[in-house]
Amino acid sequence: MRYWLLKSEPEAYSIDDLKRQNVGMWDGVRNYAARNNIRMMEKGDLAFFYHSSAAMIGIAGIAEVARTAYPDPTQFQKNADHYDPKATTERPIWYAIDMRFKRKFKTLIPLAVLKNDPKLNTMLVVQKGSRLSVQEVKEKDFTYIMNMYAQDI
DNA sequence: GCCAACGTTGGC
DNA sequence: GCCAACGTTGGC
Repeated sequence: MRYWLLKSEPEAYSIDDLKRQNVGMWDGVRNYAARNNIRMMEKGDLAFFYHSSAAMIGIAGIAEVARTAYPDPTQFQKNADHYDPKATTERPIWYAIDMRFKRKFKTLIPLAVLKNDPKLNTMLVVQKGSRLSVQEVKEKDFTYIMNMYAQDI
């Protein structure tokens, strides 16, 4: 079992949206490194749901992989933002997964808090310039964050 | 295969 | 809104 961090701009898709849907499609990933991570994700893996480019930036809650990677339908949709003319149904390029809502923190764990914790200084998300939208989280970091910052929230 | 130019991400 | 960092594109 692996742990992940999934970035989303809450204006586009927030943890409240996932909570409402219970199971939501995680689509629109158009970066090869992120895609490769998506294809490694297994059912039951847990992920931090991270809100980026918002008033409150940080980990908003937890989601669980409900369905492993399948071709992202938005790559074939001509009028969609994420349309990719190079992709065909025979040779898809991009993949989506389904995530199930697990938990929303009462207050998100701010990025600044993660950055200020020396124990977390190897996490990808705290590195300057780190843009990867689907990233693996070490089990020790996931557990530590849950114990340290997510007990009473 | 190199690398400059360009577009995008995302924190601040 | 700014801009640093990064990924991608395309000329050579």
